[in-house]
Amino acid sequence: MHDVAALAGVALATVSRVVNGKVGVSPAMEARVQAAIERLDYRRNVNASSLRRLDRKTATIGLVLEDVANPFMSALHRAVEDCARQRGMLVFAGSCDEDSEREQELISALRARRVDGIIVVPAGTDHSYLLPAFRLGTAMVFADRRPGFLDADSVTSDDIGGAQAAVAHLGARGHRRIAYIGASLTIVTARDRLQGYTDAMRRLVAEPDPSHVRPGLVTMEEAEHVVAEMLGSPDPPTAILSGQNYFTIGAIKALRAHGLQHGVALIGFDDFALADLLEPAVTVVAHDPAELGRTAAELLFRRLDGDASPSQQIVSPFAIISRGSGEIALAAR
Amino acid sequence: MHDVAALAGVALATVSRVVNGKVGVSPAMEARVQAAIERLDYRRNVNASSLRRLDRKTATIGLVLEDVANPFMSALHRAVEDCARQRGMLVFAGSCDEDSEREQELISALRARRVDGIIVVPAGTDHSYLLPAFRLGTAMVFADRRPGFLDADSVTSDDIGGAQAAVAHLGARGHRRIAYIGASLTIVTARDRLQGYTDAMRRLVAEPDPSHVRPGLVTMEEAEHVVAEMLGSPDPPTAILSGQNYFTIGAIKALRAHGLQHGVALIGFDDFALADLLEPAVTVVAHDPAELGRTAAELLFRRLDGDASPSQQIVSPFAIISRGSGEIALAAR
DNA sequence: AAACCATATGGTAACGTTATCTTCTCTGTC
DNA sequence: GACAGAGAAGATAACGTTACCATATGGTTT
Repeated sequence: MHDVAALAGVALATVSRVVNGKVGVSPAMEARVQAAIERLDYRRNVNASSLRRLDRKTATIGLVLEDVANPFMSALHRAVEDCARQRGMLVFAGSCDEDSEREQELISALRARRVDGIIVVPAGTDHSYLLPAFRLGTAMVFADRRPGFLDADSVTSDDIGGAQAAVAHLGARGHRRIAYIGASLTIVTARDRLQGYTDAMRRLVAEPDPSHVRPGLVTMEEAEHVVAEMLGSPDPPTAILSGQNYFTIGAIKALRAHGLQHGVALIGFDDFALADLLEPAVTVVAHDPAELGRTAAELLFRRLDGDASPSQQIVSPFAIISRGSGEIALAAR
Repeated sequence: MHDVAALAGVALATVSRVVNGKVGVSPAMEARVQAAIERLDYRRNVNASSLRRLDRKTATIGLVLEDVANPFMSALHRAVEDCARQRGMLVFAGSCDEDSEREQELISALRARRVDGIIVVPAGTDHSYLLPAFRLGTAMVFADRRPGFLDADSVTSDDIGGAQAAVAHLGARGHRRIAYIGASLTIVTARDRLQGYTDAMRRLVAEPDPSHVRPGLVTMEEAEHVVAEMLGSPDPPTAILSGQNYFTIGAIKALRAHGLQHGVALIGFDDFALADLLEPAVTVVAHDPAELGRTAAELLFRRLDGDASPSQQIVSPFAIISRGSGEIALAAR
C-alpha cells in the first residue's frame, strides 16, 4: 500500500479510500491510484484490514465436518461454500473423524484466525466448552447434529421420525425380524435413529431381538462383518435398517456374499451415489445435505448481520426413496 | 493479550514470550501467565501475529478444486488436510467448476488473506497471470493438471499412458470400434486422455470413427445422451472409454437402457465408490487422488521450508483395475 | 469582500502482535 | 566488597491497514 501511494504520489489514506470504494475521491485520483495498484499487482491484506476495521470482520468462516471426503459432508460443504461465495467469504474446512478432541482443536484454530463464524458438525457430546467463545461473540451454528449442553442454533434432520418411518415401511411388508446397525451412541444422530427404531419396533412390530441391534460400529468392514454374523445365526433378520451410508454398503456386501440381496429387505440412512444402479436398487431414508448446509449458512449469516433473537432449532424433513431393496416383502413360509 | 498481561500483572512482552514458548521465562511467571490465559480464554490472534512476525507466515494454505463435492477432489482434499494438520496449518477450500474466472477470483481471495501457499487444480489454460504472485513469493503447486504458460511445480497423473493402456486393453479383447467420451479440451487432462486414445487407436487398433469421438461433455446426462445416440446408430461401438467418473456413470445408464451392459465393453477414467458392486463391475483406469494430494502438499511444504530448486513436474503412475466391464470380449459374429 | 460551506486530500493514532533494545536483579569471582 | 556477566522482565517501535481529525481548495452566499 505504501508503494502504491508512493507510485501514485498520494497519501496512504487515499489509497485506502480507493481500495475500499469510499466516496469523496475524484475520478482522476481514483484512476491514478487504480493504475498504480494494477502495476504493482497490489492486493490489500485482509488480515491487517480486519485488525484495524471497527467491525473486525475477516470475511472468513470455518466449517468443521466429520470428514471432508465423506460424500454427505462434502455436499453440505459445497452448499455452504456457495452461500459464502455470494457474500465474498472464504471457507476453512476441516475434518474431525468423530473425535471430539479434534473438534476442539479445529475450533480453537479457527478462532485463533478470527473467523467470523463457524458451522460445525459436532463430534463431541458436550459443547459447554464453547460458552466463552459464545460470549465473546463468535457466531456458531450446529449442522446435522444438535449441540450438547449448549444453547445454540442448529439445523438437523428428523432422525427419529426417519427411523420410525423406515421401520413402518418394512413392517408393512410383513417383516417382524428387523435388524438395526448404526454408529456409536456418542453421536446424537445415531442415538436418535436407534431410538426411532426401538420406538417403532415396540409400537408397530415386535420387541427387537437384542442380537439384531448393533450400534457402535465405525467402519464399513465392521458393518459387513456384523451383518454376515447375523445372517449366519439361527434366527436371522428378514430386514435390515442401516443407520449410515457406509454401513449400508457393508450390509450390501454381506447380503451378496450370502446370496440374499433379493431375499432380505434393506433400508439405509442417507442417500448415496449409484444407489439407484445397484441390483436391487437401494431404498433410503434421505436427508438433503445441501439443504442442511444452505440453511445452516443462512442462519449463520443472519447472526453475522446482527440478529440476536433466541437460538433456533431447525429440523428438516426426511423422505423415503423407494427403489426396491426396501420393498422386498417377507417371503411366505 | 492486554487483559491477560493486566490480570497477571506483567508486561505484554512477557505474555508474548509465554504464548510463543520462548525460553527465558521463569517457571513461576509462566504459571501465572498461563493461569490468566485460561481464565480469560485468551487465544492469540494469528492474523495480528503473522502481521508482525518476520516470517509473515499465517499457517494457512489455500486449496482450489474443481468441486469440493466431487469424490475425486474431496479425497485429494482430505490428503492435503492431513498433511497440513501435521504442521498445524488450516486449509481454505474452494470450488471453481471448470471456470477459469472463478479460479482467478479464488486465488486472488486467498492471496488477499496471505495464505502461505496454494494448491490448485486449475480450470484455466493460461496461468501467466500468476507470474507476479510467484515473484512476490507465494508458493504454488498444481495438482492433477499441469499449469499453462507458467513454470511451476506440478503433480499430475499419466493420462496419456492411461488412455493408451485402456485402448490396448480393449483392443486385446478384439474390439475395433472403440468410442471415447470426455470433457472439454480446455482441460489438459481431457486433452491428454483424448491424445492417448487417438495415438493408441491408430497404432494398435484402427483409425477411430469420428462419430465415436466425443470430447467437450460437461454433465452426466450429456454423456448418457451421447452414448445412447452412439448405441442407436447404424455402426455402434463395441467398447467405450470414458474420460471421467461422472461420464462413466452416464455411459452405464445408457448401456442399461439398451440392455447392452454385458454386450459392450466399458473402461472409465478414475475409480469411484461402488464400481465393484455394479453389475457388471466397472473396470477403471485409476489414479490415486490421495497420493496426488499428499505429494502436492509435501512439495508445497518443501517450498515453504525454503527449497528454491528448479520446479518439479511429478507424474504419478496409473493402474488398470479389471473388474469385468472392460474384459467383455468382442462377440463373435 | 468577508464569511461560510462542501469536497477532496493529507496526517496520524491505533488494531493485536512480536523483535529488539533496555533495565533490573541476582549470581559468582577475585 | 567491587564488578562482570548472565538471566529475567519491561518498554517500545513496527507490521499493513483504517478511522478520525486536520487542512487545503474552490465556489457560493450575504
